[in-house]
Order: sequence, then C-alpha cells, then structure tokens
Amino acid sequence: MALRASPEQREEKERTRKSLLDAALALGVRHGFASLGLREVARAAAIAPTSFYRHFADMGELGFALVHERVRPVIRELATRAVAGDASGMRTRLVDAVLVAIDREPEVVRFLLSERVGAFERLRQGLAEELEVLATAIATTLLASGQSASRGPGQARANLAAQVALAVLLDGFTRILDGDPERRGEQRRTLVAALGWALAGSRKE
Amino acid sequence: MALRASPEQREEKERTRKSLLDAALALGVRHGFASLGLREVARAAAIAPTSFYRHFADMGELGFALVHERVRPVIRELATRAVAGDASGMRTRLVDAVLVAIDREPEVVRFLLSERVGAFERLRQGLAEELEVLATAIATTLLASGQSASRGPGQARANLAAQVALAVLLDGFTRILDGDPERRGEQRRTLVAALGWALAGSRKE
DNA sequence: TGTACATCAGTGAACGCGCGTTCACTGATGTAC
DNA sequence: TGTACATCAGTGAACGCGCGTTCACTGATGTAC
Repeated sequence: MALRASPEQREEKERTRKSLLDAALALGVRHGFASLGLREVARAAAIAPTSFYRHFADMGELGFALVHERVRPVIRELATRAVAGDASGMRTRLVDAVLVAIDREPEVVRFLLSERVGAFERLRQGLAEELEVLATAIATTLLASGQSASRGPGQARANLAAQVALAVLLDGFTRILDGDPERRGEQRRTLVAALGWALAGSRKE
Repeated sequence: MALRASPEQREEKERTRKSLLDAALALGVRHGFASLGLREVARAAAIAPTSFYRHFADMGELGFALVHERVRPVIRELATRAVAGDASGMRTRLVDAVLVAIDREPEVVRFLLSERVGAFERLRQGLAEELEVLATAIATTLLASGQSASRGPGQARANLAAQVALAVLLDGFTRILDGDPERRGEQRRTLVAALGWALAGSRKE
C-alpha cells in the first residue's frame, strides 16, 4: 500500500469489520451485549483475537459503531415513514415499518431495546439522541396535520403525543419480539390500536 | 444445629443473603447484570466466593430471587396504588408511587428496566408476568370508574388504555432515572401529563 | 523497467489475571439419650 | 447433667480455563525514483 490501500484491500477490511459487527449482534442476542468478550466476537467472525484491534480499540467502541451504523438507519427509516404522509395514516405507516424492522434485523432491534436501558451511559445517551429524532418527526407530522393543534398550545400537545407514541412503539417492539410469531396479525392490530390511542390523546379517534 | 437452625442462625444467614442481593443490585447498576460475576458479588458482600453457593446455585438463581423478592414488591405497590381510588386520581397516584420507588430503590428500578429486555428469557418472562399484574390493576380501575366503558366494548378499551399507560410509566421510569435530579418537578408534571394522555384515550381529558 | 522501501490487515506465541467450581475442613450450635 | 453426634454457614487452597493485551512477525500491495 504505502500511502493508500487499494480498493480491494479496503473492501476486504470492510467485510471483516462487518462480520465483527454481525457476530456481536448475533451473540449479543443470545448472551447479552454487556457480557460479550472480544475473543468471543473475534472467534465468531473467524479472525484471530489480535486482529480485532485492527478495527476497534475495545468492545465499547464496537458498541458505539453498532449504534451509529446499524441502529441509526433503522430509527431514521421509522422517522422517514412518520413524515411521509399526514397524521391520519401515520399509525399504520409506523407499525408496518416496525414489523419490517423486526423481520429484517431482529438483532438490531433487540440491541436498541437492551442498550437503551443498559449499563453503558454513552450508549444510552447515543440511543436516546437517535430516538429523539423519531419523536421530533412524529410531533412534526402531528403539528403539520393540525390534528393536535385544535386545542391548547399545539407544539406542547404534539410533543406530548409524540412522547407517548414513542413509548408505545418501543413497547410494541418488545411485545412482538418476545411474542408468538404465529400471531403477527393480532399483534399488528393491537399495536395499531395502541398507537392510535397514543396519538389521539383527548381528541376524537 | 442438627435438625433445625436457631433463630439467630437463620437471621444471620438471611443477612448474608440480603447483602448478596444488595451487592448484585449495586454492582449491576454500574456494570450491567449480565456481566456480573459470582466472585465479584461475593467480594462486594464480604464473603468468600465459595460461600456464595450456600445461598444460590449460580448467578441466574440470584437474578430470579431479585425478581421475586425485590422487583415484585415494587410493582405490587404500584398496582395497589392503582386500585386505591377511582380513575380520576390514578394518574397522580401512580406517578407519585413511581417517584417514591425511584427515590427509595433506584437499583431495583434499573434492574427491572434492564432485565425486562435483557438476554435471559426466564427473567424477561418473570418480569412480564409481574407487569401484567399492574396492567390488570390499571384496567380494573378504569373499568370500575366507567370512564372507558362509555364507548365501545369496555373491557377491550380499558385493556388498551392500561397497555399504553404501562408503556408510558416504564418510559417515565427511564427518563427520570437518566434525567437531571434537579428537574424532578418538571419531570413529574410531564409524566402526569403523558399518563393522563395515555389513560384518556379518545375521551375528553 | 527494476529495485528499495512503506503501509497495514492479519497472525501466533506468550503473559498475567480473574473466573467458576471442587474439596476437605472449621466452628458454632443444635438434638439424643 | 454430661457426652456423643449431626447440621450447616462460612472458609482457603487448588484446579483448569478463557480472557484482554503485548509483541514481533508475515505477506500482499502500494509508492518513489
């Protein structure tokens, strides 16, 4: 190489890095992320333990990468869906996006839910910041559709509704992840109803 | 002893057991419960590592004891408060009980929040069962006060409101635990508002 | 073009350390008679 | 009452093991000239 690595080398390194992140997610779902070891992750990624250091200084740095590179896109997708229409259809748009996220990347969702209340404060803060983006998106759509502004101070009511809706969404993630996969239809209906309830607040549903 | 231990001996053993549970909670808040070691907990409880086995077979059994002996009473207290009056005052009764729980036993609350979405399925299930009691208590009060029964099928609406309210309560625990202790007053008002929003659903607030 | 050198992902040996678990033991305190 | 025995919480030594980290190295591939 010398000053720069070739594209092939950079791709190769990126593949190894990706396999480390994937391995950490897969193992974390089983044993918990906090108890994950560097050697354990390297082994699952099929590299020598010492090679781990070519990508991350320690497991904490890997956790931070998971937040930024894996969790963030999932939450941003939800936020995009929230603002991709008016408030009346937001319930179903969000719930559908939740189900897609759980189907595609259940480990990422589990990581989000776990570390949001986990032991590492930096991860908790990072995830809280990401979730704030989603809350803002929900509040924006509510305000824009004027559905919450009909009474009282609009912004405050929209924020309140968004906070409650976010709590319901995260609760829904948990229930569906731990629930029976056979009963997705019922789970979906319940979550749509709960989210509608959360978004409606004191207005007519 | 022989066939039975003296009351003093049983008290002594109970004290040691309590110090193990306390140590696990205190350490768990800092490093996460999943990564907690038997030796680490025994050390913090000021007993020899081998003495741990006089009380628990392993850390998993200790975690189960935490659910049943520490978390359960906190949730039962919330459930008791929920049914200790009519639906109109339930918001403030529950929020006050949440603040008391956080002040008295922040480690227990943190344990509840963490393990509810943690890696050990048995703990998740145990905590879900405890929380179900609280949801039922909330739904019962709503139904009894007839505030949710005014429209549509009463039981279903009460259950939905209780589910949303529970999500808001748990979210409130998280926000207050991670929030600035100086701003308790504001946090309390926000949580009361959010819970009111959650309980109100589509009826007038 | 050839040759010398730089970069760097990945490696294997080695280290000291804390872990979970076993084992035989101690000492206090009970019961049996 | 005295004596033999049982129970059991707590102990310290010892074990094998996997951990995180360091180190000097390899080999592929780039640049400089």
